[in-house]
Amino acid sequence: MPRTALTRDEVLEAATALVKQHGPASLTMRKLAAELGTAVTSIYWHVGNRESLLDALVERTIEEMGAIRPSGRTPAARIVSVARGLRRELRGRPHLIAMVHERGLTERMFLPAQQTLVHEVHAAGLRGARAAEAVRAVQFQVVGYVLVERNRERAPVQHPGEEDLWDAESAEHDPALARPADPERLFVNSVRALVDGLLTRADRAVSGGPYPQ
Amino acid sequence: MPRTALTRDEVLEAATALVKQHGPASLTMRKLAAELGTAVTSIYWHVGNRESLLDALVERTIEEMGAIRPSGRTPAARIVSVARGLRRELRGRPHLIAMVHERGLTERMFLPAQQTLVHEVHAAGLRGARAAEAVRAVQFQVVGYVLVERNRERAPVQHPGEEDLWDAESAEHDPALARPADPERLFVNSVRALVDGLLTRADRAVSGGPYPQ
DNA sequence: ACCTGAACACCGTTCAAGT
DNA sequence: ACCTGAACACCGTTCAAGT
Repeated sequence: MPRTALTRDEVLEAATALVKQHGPASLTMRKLAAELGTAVTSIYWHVGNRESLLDALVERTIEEMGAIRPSGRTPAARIVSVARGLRRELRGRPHLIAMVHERGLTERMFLPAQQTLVHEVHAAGLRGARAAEAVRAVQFQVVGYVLVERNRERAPVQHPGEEDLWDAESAEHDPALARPADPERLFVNSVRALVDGLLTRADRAVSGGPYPQ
Repeated sequence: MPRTALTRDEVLEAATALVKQHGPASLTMRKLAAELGTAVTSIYWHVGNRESLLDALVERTIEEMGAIRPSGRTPAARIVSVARGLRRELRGRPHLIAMVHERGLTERMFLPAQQTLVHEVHAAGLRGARAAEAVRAVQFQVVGYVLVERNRERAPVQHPGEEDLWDAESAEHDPALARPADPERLFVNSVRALVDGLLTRADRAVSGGPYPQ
């Protein structure tokens, strides 16, 4: 006695719900089938296998995010605002981050900010390879930051020996080095520093920079 | 007929070998037992369970890395050299990156560069919260970069629609935006930009910076 | 203290068979 | 075209039992 015909969309919907509850590891084909009231094997007919199911979920979530809109007046400020926007969107979908990592689809997370970054980087006066590199730099920065951030949130116990290490440097120890380090603040300051560096670097570009080695 | 007594170290050694071959997903308690010529359950006596086994492997690998030594003359150049060194060490241990992510121990990868970064950031004239933030910024930058880099290497097929997106921005399209983007070059330039930004930011610090919002 | 086999409760996937 | 149950080849972990 089959229920109303099972659709691919229905499968994706139920899978999304499972992943949102306890992460992608808890998404098993058998639990999904139970949730849908079908045989496990029906799912295979609609979505192939577990891997392509996860891929489809990633694609869905990325599309659902839409493009990120800049705000602010200076080019630097606008680029920073896009970085903040992307981080906010990604952090609002923690399951996405986990799925993406399980499937090796990291660069999908670049997409929502890509067009805007290209535009803003051009507006800031960068062109060609330098513009492309600036866009990539910001994308890596934001996505990398979110990956690290999420991963350490998952295991909140450790944050190991931080104060020990500061203390080991006893000669130059500094009480203000204490710790917690507001991650929002750290993020914004890092992005600002990066963007400043990328844009001012543009000025003195051709002559090859002050770094040896 | 038990073989020569099984030791915890022997277990860790064999586990490391398995992980190095095909990544942490291929490390199963049963394969490990087969490799060691013991019953699966013996392993549990020595290392607890699979999770604590992975934790032990992470710890081992981090210790094996040792501290990262700076080179270069200016403070900025020395910080950049530490970032490059940390990336090189981490990339030399791809299995570590995967294990760390599976176990949520990201911040362990900060450690090999921590003391050196504290020292160099102080040498660059930063103090207190500003110094701590600079260290964190570089650690997040390097580890985040490596996570993204490794993850996209795992699934080399896609790198999706990059040129499409550049083209969509047709008005400001730029042939040099083409693509491959040497990851080594991107990394070094990003870190330089970040470090420049962090250090020059120090000068104009107190007055609150040019960014609204 | 250390090791064992049997058993439990899971997995993803395939396949021949149904309608 | 869509769905099914049975079966295969795996998992991690527990536990009572051995030495």
